[in-house]
Amino acid sequence: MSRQGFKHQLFEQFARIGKALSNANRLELLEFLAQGERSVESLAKATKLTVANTSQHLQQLRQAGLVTTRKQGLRVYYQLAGDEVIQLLGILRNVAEGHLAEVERLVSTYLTVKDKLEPIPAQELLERARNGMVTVLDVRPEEEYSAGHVPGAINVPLAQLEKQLDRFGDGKEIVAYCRGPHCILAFEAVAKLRSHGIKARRLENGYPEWKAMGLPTEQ
Amino acid sequence: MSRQGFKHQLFEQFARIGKALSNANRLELLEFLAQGERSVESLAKATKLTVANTSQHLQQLRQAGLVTTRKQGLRVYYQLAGDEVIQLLGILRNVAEGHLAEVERLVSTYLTVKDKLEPIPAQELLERARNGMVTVLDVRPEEEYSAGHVPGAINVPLAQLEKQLDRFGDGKEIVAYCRGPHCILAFEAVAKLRSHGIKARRLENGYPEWKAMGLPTEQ
DNA sequence: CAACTATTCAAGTGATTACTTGAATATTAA
DNA sequence: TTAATATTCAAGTAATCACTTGAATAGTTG
Repeated sequence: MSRQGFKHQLFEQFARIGKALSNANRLELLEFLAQGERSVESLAKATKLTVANTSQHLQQLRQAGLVTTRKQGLRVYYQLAGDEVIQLLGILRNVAEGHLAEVERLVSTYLTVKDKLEPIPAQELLERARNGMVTVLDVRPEEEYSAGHVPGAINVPLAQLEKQLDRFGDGKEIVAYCRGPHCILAFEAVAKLRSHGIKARRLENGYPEWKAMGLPTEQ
Repeated sequence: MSRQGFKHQLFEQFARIGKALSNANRLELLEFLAQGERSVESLAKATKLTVANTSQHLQQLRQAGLVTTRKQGLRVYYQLAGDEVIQLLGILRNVAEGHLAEVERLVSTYLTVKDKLEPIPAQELLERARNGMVTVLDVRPEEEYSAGHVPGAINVPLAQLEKQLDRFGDGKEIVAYCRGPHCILAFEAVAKLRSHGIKARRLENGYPEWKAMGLPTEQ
């Protein structure tokens, strides 16, 4: 085959990955998978898609090499094919933030308090947590927490935060995190804690980024 | 709007970028643009697409925030929106290489000598070039060379290499580069030089990656 | 001004996509 | 074995996509 042929075929392969990333539902599935492996049914529930539709999207992701599967009993568990996929999603986000005006508008509309919540970088949190200076709070659903979390983090899903406020009365600063830099759960948790006079900030990114940076995790 | 609404709208925006990356012709356009800014007509010629078709693809890339335009006289010049876009393309390549069997097959079919051509990392080339230990050879078309190249590199497009072999008789090692890690021009140049007994290697990546790494360039 | 050129726009065609619905497959439990 | 369950497959529909063709637009040049 010709030189042109090789180049074009190569681009055609790269485009398969682009295609996989070209649908909002598939991106949402990838975000859930970035938290840890999950079954089709559980993903369907999380994304509110039908099971058949979810299955089809997942198969496309698999064909694009972004996820792998493992069958156990009746269930098929999907997981990301590697940490490069998290990097890929991160830079996709990054480019979108930098060059799509609509993203800026959305973020500033929904996350107005973004700057005020003083995000703390991952490295800094790691040191402070080691010194026992902060309480790390994971506000994702329990399912995602138990698939892996920041060492020592306690899990209080956002919905239960109000009821369990008494767990944070010791004056230590709280650092909350969730699924990623745009995940609102952490924003809302920090806002809620502060409204009760508890000192709180949020982690700059989420759990997948933490893991992809090679920082220690716990299960 | 609801929490769900925000998340979904955000993913819809990210998906716009995925859509832009979902077509082989658009990816090829991006690769050309990674060499430097170019007019619609010149891109149409390079990709062998019709002008109207090229224009439409470029507009899609612009709407996805990946390229920007500048009008000068009759011509509209397109260029990448930023270095993050090169990063994005790089990691797309990376994921494809790591997880798509078809890419591996293509690369090993066409670039069989890949390992034997001993790629040299960018940092190492920079040092050796500064010490005058190597001759840097840019085998891209003159148009791309003149939009920016590695400092001190000489430009001999592949087609003219045979005729100009006498320029490389001084015993210095040659390091050839072109558009990117999979660009065959540099592979073929190294193979040709070696077949004439000239010591030659290739740069690990291409010019866009060099530039994106923040290494010095020249115009 | 008119003639020329690069780019964009608009309309049409066949192919592909996302989603739904209902059936098929494979595994486990009774 | 049968019944139950998670997932996948297959077929159909409306929407979107890539590309072509020919016309419209906006600059430049004589």
